[in-house]
Amino acid sequence: MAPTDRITGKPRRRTGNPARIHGTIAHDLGVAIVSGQYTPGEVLPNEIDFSERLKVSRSAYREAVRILSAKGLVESRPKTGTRVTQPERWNLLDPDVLAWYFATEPDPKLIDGLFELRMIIEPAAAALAAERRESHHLTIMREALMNMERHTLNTEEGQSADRAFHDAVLDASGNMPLRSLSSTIGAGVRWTTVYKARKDELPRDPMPDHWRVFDAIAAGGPDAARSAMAELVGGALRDTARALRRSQTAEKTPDAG
Amino acid sequence: MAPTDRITGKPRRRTGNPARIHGTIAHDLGVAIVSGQYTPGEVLPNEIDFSERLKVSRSAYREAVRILSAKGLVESRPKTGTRVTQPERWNLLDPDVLAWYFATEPDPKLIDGLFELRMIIEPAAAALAAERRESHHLTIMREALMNMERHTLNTEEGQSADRAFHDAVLDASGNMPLRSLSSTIGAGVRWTTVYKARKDELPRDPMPDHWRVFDAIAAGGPDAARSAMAELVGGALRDTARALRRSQTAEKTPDAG
DNA sequence: TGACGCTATATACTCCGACAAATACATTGA
DNA sequence: TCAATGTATTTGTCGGAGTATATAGCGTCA
Repeated sequence: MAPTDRITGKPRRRTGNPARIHGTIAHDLGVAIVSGQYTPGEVLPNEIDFSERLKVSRSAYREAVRILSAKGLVESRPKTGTRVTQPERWNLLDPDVLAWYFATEPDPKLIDGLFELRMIIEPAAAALAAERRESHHLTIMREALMNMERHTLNTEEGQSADRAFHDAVLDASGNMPLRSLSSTIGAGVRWTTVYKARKDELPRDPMPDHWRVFDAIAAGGPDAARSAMAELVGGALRDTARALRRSQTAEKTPDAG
Repeated sequence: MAPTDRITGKPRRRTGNPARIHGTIAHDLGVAIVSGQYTPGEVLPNEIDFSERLKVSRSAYREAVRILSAKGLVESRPKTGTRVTQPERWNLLDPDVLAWYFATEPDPKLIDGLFELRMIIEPAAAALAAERRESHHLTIMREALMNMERHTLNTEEGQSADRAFHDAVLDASGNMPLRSLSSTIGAGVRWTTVYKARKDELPRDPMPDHWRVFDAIAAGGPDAARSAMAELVGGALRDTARALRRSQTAEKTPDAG
């Protein structure tokens, strides 16, 4: 029998890793929270009742709550109970939290925010990378781009190569906090492709932009790298915005599918 | 008796909140990990032995490990045990992880990285804020700056007002991911002051720069806001760099204190 | 000799039941 | 009216037992 979401009851794809109970509970609860199924300020049922309803031991449930609490989604105190915190306290940059957002149809405001963040971060990171990259960074970037070309963005391999390239740029920036943003940026990169693919759009060949960024970083030109990356991300933004617009108008049209 | 760090045995200031055991264990272990006391790849002692050595129950210890695991610091699997992950997988933007870094003398590379991040993020955020700020954002900013003036950066209140101002700018940017960076930026802001104070340096009055940023945001001028904020952060950066340089040369001088 | 499969074992994972501590809330008293 | 006190509810902590899983080592077979 396929594993099911213990909150919603819907079937859920397994993650590949051996599912530990506390992990799946944290996942299901996390998704339920960020998707608004539990509203901020709301108190969850008490441990004993809730763990019973979820058909897990109190220990496993408590460990799940610790995970959510560590990511800022809930806060528990004796007598008061465990309550959902205000969204501004959620740790949005946490890879898991971001993944939980994207487990359901994410808020368009979040997509926009991620692109804005990319437009801010990535050109600056590319400029730093142009100054500090080591040879092994260039090797990784080159290989990633070659894989992108070989597999195209229609394949899982190609998309993963795309993320690997952007990761490598952040890594080459030599800045620890920037490197920590790689999963956040990666989520943006991933969803660009998803939105475009959903609308069967492949409006521009992504490779020339990517190679220009690579060349600038390899040549050690910060300004060229910055503008090339701005061009790349900006192009992706425009494509995605167009796809999103179509998607929204399609939704308004009855029986579009 | 004052509470003591269960890893190092050193006395530790209590956090104000009622210390829950899992929390203090997570804190102590987290500090030990980010400070290099446990090296990446190293496996921790098994649950039974370690919890016994720490004088806590297995449940409490396990919940602490769940917290660390949620922040990417460790990874546990049956048979293999719980091992410290590679630093690039640590969730550096997590407020707790950052706090754990600063619990001991943090890596200068991290300080530099945070300032670089501020130089990238804050001017861009100020520009967005100039376009999107609501009136209540301006109210908060104005009050924060007035508190800064009243209390100065020598007081806890003044420093907290400083952070509140930068927070408000990020908030006014209307960008969810940017808002999540507030604790990260806040850590940078805090340590600017700390480093300067440590060297008894108050080389420039911070208020004019801050008011310039505020005026530009209030007037709705993105470009002016961007450059004013760049000036502000850049000035702080220069001050801190000078303080750091003195601090390092002082360390090399024998018996400087 | 090498590759493959089996088994033994160490470890985390899950469950249970009990008790302790904290705190919001009602009650009582001044 | 307000403060001290008590009480009930909820999370927090504990110890112990059994399960699941992944690694490593051994043995078997080609």
